[in-house]
Amino acid sequence: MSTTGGRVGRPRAQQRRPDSGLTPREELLEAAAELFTTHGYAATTTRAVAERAGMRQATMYHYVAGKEELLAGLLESTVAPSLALAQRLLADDTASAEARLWQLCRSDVELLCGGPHNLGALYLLPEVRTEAFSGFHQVRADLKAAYGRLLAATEGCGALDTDELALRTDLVFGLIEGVILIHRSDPGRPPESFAAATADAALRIAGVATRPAG
Amino acid sequence: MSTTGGRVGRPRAQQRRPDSGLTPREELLEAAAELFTTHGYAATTTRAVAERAGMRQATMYHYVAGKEELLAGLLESTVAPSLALAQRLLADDTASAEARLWQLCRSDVELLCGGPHNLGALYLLPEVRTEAFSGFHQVRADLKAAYGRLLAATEGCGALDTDELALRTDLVFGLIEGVILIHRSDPGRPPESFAAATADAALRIAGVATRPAG
DNA sequence: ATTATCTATAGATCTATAGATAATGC
DNA sequence: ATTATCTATAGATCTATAGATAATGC
Repeated sequence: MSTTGGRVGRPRAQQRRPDSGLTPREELLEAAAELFTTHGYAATTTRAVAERAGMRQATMYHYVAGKEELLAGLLESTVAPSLALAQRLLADDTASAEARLWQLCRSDVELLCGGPHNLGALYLLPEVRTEAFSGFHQVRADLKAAYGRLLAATEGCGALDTDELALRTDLVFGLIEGVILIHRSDPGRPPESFAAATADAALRIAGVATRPAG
Repeated sequence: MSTTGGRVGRPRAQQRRPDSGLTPREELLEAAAELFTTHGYAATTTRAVAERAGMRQATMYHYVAGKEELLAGLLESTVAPSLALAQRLLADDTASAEARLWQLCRSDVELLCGGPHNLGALYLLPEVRTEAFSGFHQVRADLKAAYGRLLAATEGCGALDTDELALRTDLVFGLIEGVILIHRSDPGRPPESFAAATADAALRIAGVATRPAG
């Protein structure tokens, strides 16, 4: 049992700020989130990330293989909770499809708009199309499929053919992700009410006029 | 009067392909559009742009001051026609506000989805927030204001207060731009019908249920 | 003489590795 | 001995400029 609590290894040159209980890897992810969203991925250097996390550039390689690994981690962390919720909602049909779709939209927007960084903007980086991020793409495709299945179960969409349904899914999904990005340009509105309003709009697109009981 | 039609100056090392009647500057913009949208702005080198336009890297500086000027040119070229249309629609009130809003949405989506490159994706580049692109921001803000004024003139939105109206404007604007980006991931749908469907959805968000007569 | 282009390169990066160093652990 | 960090740097860029070159124009 360690009594001193002192850390092994050479001390850092720059004293680390007491970033709550984050591991160095998490501090790197946090730093990357901030820098990637504000300055862009390609424009962010490994030195900038490391320095902001309180270590020297070379030290970063002790924890991650490079920038790509940081981006992959951030992407998956934002989309995984949404998919988990979507699958819970698909399994539990005590509420109406409309109500569940509304809840998914609201939660999705709040998750992304509520966080300190605009991680949704990372979805659109050209680099993300690369093979290296296929894990993220898989999860996002699953999430979109869940939107599609909830939409299909909706009363307003019962009669739609496959193409029409795919189109509506794209429109709803596009609204959610698009609006996250718009939100960045004026973040004055509180995320909760903004998320609810966006979910309302999504249901209007889906063809359901009124907000279902939560 | 020149009889030979030969071009002044040292010939290019790499024979230029007969890119219709584009000036070298336009060839550079075209090359930049392709590369910025597919590989990203920061990741695109001046060499890549110049070479794709059929000239050596250094020659590019004869026509533009650098990458930034190319990006500024591309941004303004995509947003300017939309604003022009918006202002025509605001001035001419022979059609209903609903019909005019629908037309603006449709035209905006078609303009961006119909082109060979996904220029809408450039709007979200972090670099664009810089002072250097204030011209673009001004035009885009004007365009959004035009959306807002058309929305306000709509029957469904007559009673809304300022905040509510701003929120709806954001939602409609967010749909248009968001959907353009979603469209990139599966560009199978023909732009015309996609643009019309998006305009329909925008009006549903605005609170108008049916597509107005064009 | 003017022009459009070229080749060459200085200066400024940026990434990833090699090897040294300063702690704790036993 | 092990670990986490550091400093230093090789190698690979990338941008923007300097100066040469090969056309046409007069």
